[in-house]
Amino acid sequence: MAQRGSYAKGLAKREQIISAALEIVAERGYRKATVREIAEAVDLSPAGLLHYFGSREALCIAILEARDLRDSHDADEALDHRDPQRDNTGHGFFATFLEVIAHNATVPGLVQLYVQLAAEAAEPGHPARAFFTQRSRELEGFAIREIETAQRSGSIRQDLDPRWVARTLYALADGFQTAWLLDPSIDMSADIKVFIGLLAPPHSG
Amino acid sequence: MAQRGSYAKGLAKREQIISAALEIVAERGYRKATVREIAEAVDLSPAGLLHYFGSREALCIAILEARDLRDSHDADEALDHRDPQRDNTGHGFFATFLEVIAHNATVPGLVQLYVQLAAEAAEPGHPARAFFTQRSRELEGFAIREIETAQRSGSIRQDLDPRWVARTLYALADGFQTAWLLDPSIDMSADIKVFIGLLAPPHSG
DNA sequence: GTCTATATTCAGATAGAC
DNA sequence: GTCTATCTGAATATAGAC
Repeated sequence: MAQRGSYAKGLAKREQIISAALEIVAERGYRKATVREIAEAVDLSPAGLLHYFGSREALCIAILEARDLRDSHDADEALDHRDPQRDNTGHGFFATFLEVIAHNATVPGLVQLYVQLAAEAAEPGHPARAFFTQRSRELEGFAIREIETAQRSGSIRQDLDPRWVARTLYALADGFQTAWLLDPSIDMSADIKVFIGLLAPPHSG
Repeated sequence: MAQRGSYAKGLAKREQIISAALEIVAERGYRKATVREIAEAVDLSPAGLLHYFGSREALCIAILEARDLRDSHDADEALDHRDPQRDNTGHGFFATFLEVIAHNATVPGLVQLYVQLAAEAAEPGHPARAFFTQRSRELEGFAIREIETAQRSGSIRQDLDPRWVARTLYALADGFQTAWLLDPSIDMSADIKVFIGLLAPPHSG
């Protein structure tokens, strides 16, 4: 790899820009983080920065993609050592999900970027719309399989539609992230954990 | 009332602007609805429009306030004829809540405005932040009292923290509204109804 | 009290030089 | 690969006409 210096350098520069952009978004907020300011932080002109990403929105999407990549890597590691009999009790998919939420509470800048870009992406024709649409489809597809497994093992009520559980879980996570930005005293992870508790069969415990 | 013609005229103009703005947001999206375009729709210059509202954001907040006023008026009417014994079954607070959600699904422009402004308001120092903070406090305060009533009458599990139920209900509504904008095939009202069903005592059916 | 015209400021994006 | 220069278009401020 790194066949040509310029290629490796380009990738490294992208990483550097993503990291600097995230820092500035965290400090100054999503809207106030201008291309100009991010460019200055990496010793580039605005046009120089846009050479790597094409647009401000594309840069923001790249930040979220990098985050998702890390999260899914972490999740894979955690799920590799799970005990399928004990989901909804501290291991497995739901525990990993709660860990991601708890981790989010330590990176407000990233949450703000996510919430705001997701809201903007609702606009028809928005460049980030495809990203969010596909992202939900993938996340929910994965979740549905995990929920079905949990239902077979008896840790989740079998009368619930796994697709409903998946949809609701992610809607709840998104809604709590917005609420948490307005009031950081909310414990998103604890609140979602209570919801997951409601999914257990009534007579199990 | 309407002591002076100019005062009544000013209020009427405000209503007209709010209505036109909502229409343009619905047609063109929240971002693309510029002050210029809204002003043209009501035969005003941009500065003329801003004379009434001060800023684009203040106009947007006024739109949401008008909506909340209508919704709370409708809710009051509905709740005046309720049967407290039968909440969580088709009357009372939860039914009214579901009706508001179902109505939202008929006004995508308003939902988009709400979701996007709420996301922007998360930014510290944003002019709409106070509006959303106070709005949640009021809505949740009202919901908590209704939930406590429902718990006393046995239609909601008594082991649930009413504050958690209120927080979660509104977070879920917000999250589903974002998801619905991306995929309008989602039935927000039906999905939230399933959640409300989970709040009922396990042995009451 | 209501509104227009103008000017300023600042954002993201683009063209083409180096 | 990066810059300078420039374009477009947004919001807002000011001065003042009606």
